[in-house]
Amino acid sequence: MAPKPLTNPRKNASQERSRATVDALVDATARILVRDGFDRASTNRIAEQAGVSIGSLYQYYPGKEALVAAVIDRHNQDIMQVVRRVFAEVASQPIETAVRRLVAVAIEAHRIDPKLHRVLAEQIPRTGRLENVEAFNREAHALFMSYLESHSDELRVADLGLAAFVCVTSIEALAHNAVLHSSEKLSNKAAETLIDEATRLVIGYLK
Amino acid sequence: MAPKPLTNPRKNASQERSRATVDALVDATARILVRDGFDRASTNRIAEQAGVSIGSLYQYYPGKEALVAAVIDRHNQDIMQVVRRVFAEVASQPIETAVRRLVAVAIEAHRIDPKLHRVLAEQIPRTGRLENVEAFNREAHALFMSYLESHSDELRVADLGLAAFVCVTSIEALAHNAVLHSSEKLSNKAAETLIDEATRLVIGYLK
DNA sequence: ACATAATGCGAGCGATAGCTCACAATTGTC
DNA sequence: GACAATTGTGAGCTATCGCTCGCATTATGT
Repeated sequence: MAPKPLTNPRKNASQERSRATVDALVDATARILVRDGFDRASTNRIAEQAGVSIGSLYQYYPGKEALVAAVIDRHNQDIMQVVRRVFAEVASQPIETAVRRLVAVAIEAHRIDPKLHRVLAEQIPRTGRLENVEAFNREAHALFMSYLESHSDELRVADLGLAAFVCVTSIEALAHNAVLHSSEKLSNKAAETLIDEATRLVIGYLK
Repeated sequence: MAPKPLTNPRKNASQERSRATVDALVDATARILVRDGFDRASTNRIAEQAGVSIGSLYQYYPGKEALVAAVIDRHNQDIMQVVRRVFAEVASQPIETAVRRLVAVAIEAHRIDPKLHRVLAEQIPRTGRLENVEAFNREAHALFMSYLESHSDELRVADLGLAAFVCVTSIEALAHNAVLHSSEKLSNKAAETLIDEATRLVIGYLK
């Protein structure tokens, strides 16, 4: 088994100037990931692209993995913000409308910076700081489960945790495959019918 | 975008001796992937592990990507063999029993050489010879759809292709996540209930 | 203003990667 | 047994990688 690559920032930038440096590094990492792919993203190249010396890079990040982890975190937070908001909106709605809205947002979420999303999904070895992605999944799972709990009277499922797993996994996979396989450009009409189908799938399962 | 890494073998081994060399290389690649991970699998290391000189390696494969592609092909063929057999078994059965059997085999399939499966799923950049994996998905998709076609009277679905996409995607994702997340060791009882749930999900959707 | 801390720099080190090429050994053919 | 084709060898080239370290520059506190 491969030993852990360190993924935590080394020091927390305190002054204005250094925060700009850190941002530039993360931005550059994202740009290079999209433009050149994961393999070609070396620390030297990232520093150059960021207009920052390689020495400075290593002041803040112990290596490439850490930079990539930072990019992933930022992307996941962008997504989770949307997702959390929708869960709040939907909390008191009946499952038909709620599920439909959640499916829609799952597709939306996969369309935030799709090029970056694709690289992260396809090229990043899920190793080391995989934990971030897992945290992401756990939160989605938890949010869905707490929705189910507060609507348990409307549905006939024994194990809510299991049900949440089944629903979240299916919805995520459908959105993921649809967006990534359908030549990057899921027509709105196709997206609409996909939402119909996924909603029917999940609703049929829940009640 | 990253330029294509070549993934086709360079020449086809014709004599007995050379076929043994090629096999040793693919075996060694699989062993190293499992033991050391994708990053540490260099052509030099693979050749050494195979007991073959680096020169010979480059006679048959243009690089690491090609060797990994060969490993993936072999693994996918192992899986598809099982899957095809089950589709044949199930062809004339009603959807209740058929779906249940198919879900079960999806989980089984994910348990063929699970260590290798995990590495392939988590660490291999889906780049270049992604086509192989897609061919795999397309076949599963086609098999499922042709089953649906010959049982279309039993179910109420308009677009069979879409239905196949929804079912295959969901089943695959559920099996995948269950096997990879549940600490490598999905208890038989847990597997049983997962099969129940997935079956209910799909059946509910199809009719 | 000066001292001290924080931040930024980049030449360059050692390691390892991918890969070639001139050559040796083995196998097939007659 | 002779000759060609096939197959196998591995030293070693170049390129790039990750990363350090001594020093320069800029900010902060008093």
